[in-house]
Amino acid sequence: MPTGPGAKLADVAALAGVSVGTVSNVLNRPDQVSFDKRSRVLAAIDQLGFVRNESARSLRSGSTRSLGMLVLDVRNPFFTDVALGAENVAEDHKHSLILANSAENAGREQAYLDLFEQQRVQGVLITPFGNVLERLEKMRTRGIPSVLVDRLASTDQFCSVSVDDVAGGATALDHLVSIGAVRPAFVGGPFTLQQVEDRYRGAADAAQRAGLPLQLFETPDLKFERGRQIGDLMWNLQPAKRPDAVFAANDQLALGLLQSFAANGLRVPEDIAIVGFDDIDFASQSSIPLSSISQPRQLIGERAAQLLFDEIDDEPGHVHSQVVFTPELVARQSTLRR
Amino acid sequence: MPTGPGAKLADVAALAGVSVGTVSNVLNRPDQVSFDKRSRVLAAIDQLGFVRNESARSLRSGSTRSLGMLVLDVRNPFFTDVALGAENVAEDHKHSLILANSAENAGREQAYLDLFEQQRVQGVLITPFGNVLERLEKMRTRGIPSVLVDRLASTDQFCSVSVDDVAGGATALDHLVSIGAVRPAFVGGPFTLQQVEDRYRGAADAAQRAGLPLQLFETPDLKFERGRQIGDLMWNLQPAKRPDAVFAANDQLALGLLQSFAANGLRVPEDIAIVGFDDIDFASQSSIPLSSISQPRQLIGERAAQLLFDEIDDEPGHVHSQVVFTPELVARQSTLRR
DNA sequence: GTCTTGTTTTGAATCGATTCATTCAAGAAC
DNA sequence: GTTCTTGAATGAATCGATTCAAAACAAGAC
Repeated sequence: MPTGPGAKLADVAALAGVSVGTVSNVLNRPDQVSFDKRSRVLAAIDQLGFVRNESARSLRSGSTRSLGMLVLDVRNPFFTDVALGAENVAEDHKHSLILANSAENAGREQAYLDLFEQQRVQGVLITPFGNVLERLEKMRTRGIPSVLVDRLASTDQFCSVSVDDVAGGATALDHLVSIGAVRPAFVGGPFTLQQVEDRYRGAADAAQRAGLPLQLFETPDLKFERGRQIGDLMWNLQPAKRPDAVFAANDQLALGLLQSFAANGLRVPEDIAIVGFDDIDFASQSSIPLSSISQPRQLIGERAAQLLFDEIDDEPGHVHSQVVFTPELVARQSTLRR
Repeated sequence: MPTGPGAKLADVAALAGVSVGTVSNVLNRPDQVSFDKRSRVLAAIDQLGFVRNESARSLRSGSTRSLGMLVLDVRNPFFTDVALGAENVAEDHKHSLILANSAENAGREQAYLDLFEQQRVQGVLITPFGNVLERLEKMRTRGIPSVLVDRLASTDQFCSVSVDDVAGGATALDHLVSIGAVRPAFVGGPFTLQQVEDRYRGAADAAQRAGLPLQLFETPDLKFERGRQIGDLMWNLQPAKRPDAVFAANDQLALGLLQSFAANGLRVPEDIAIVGFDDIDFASQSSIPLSSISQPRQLIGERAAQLLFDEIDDEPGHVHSQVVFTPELVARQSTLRR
């Protein structure tokens, strides 16, 4: 009687004196098994330390009880929060979430999609980086649907969950105007990123409505270091030309600006007000708490997972939908009215 | 001739006019197949859009090409960095890493270990939360070895990769003394956390060697908010009794102190110097860049994964080893010599 | 032309859980 | 006492890739 390593369902059946079918039923439909057989099986499972082989299970049953999630950067708290939301929903459906990191690398992105296909995940949550929409459509015809996360689907071929960046940008600029800004500026780039483009557009429109010009400081990326550089650059401007309020395309940039201003003796918000975007934890934890535009990160993950299960569970009747959240302002000290 | 959804290996074989064995060989031992058959098979795979079924593969071969990793908190950048290091090594070995989040919850921890066993992962990287060492030993006897991460194994039953927190604490305090601190303090807790205990002990020993008392501010956890509270509390002390240098058990606390001091008008480092622990990205990105004790996070993940593969590949000959890294000081503005 | 040796190719057996058509048992109905 | 009904239990067939012993083939050696 084999024990410990490699006890299989048949061994359990033998020990409990029942058939393999009954053991399988105890595992999957316990209420269809009489009390005494069920307890005998359970005892045998316990005694042998039996653990069901998931590969065999899913080979036979054809379903894997797992989702794949592919994000641009696991180190970015935004994505871990989104993933957390998705994982909670997956757990409710007794699925597990395989989290993978494309690291903004088209090759890795493809490799992980390969993996997901091989593993026969039930569905995929993805923030696309490369040109994968065509492949995703093909995957759906093979029975693996997907939902776009943090990306508005341009076709109606997919469900998507995203955030209205244009509205967010407008909110940020309206706020700066409301606290008395007269020389607002936008910091961010590159404009090939849809999100940067949208946030800028929202802000520019709002500035126009307020009858103010919007200075633009374009950056090649959204990292902290760029913010510091732009901050130093602003410091070197004549005070009359220097912006009195800045909207940064994300919090990293905003924190860079803040550090630069602190080092140079510019006071925030008295000399320059700052509002960021994303509302990462560290926005509120900065020496001068940073105002920011907040996205419902966990909710984004939850909704995305729900839409995915919708399609998994009701494939023929499913209608694709685009969920767009409106981000909200969280005002803190960095934009205190002067 | 079935196409697209559900093309299986036998279909490929039929289309290419070879046996299933040959197709399998093309997939797994391509150099043992003649050129023309190989290219015919490859063409057929392409034409049918065949994707190998990983469940079937691992059921038959008995191995899964995947590792499980269980961390205390995916939202903590420390763990995502460690995971990144581990993933890189896993990728070199053509394995994938399943990252799971116990969220400091013993129930979830057990549930994920269940999952790992069912999935027959080849090995587990874990920062234990609950009482799981016994279970991990049992799993090893069943062929699933594990390595402890960020935890020194107390027995020689496991490999482990950790950091010398006592040395880190001593380094922090030596540094404060070297810049002229005479009333140093330690902020952190609870002392049931081994790491807090160790960091404090290292600092206390160092203070004693320097002939200085070490004030202790104990906290119930290591969160930002606590740091702010302790900061406010220090502000209310008489200046002569107030610490002139603080070692915080982690960077979150340190950032909390910093925010409180900034709000109350205490100057850092002139009035109070601060050194944190972990050197998270935001330590350097604070308005006043924060000195910190830095751990080689990615390296920790890499070494842990290497040790794990060592045991997987050479199970009988494997000798458990404890790798202990010594953390390093990164001095920044918050501890500038006065 | 036969024998060796080495390289390719073949295909039936296999991994372990699930499925489902079938058998069995026990009580209900007549 | 016989037939029905219903719920429980059975076990052979199945999922799809891998394995490996055996067969087929090729290339040299003599």
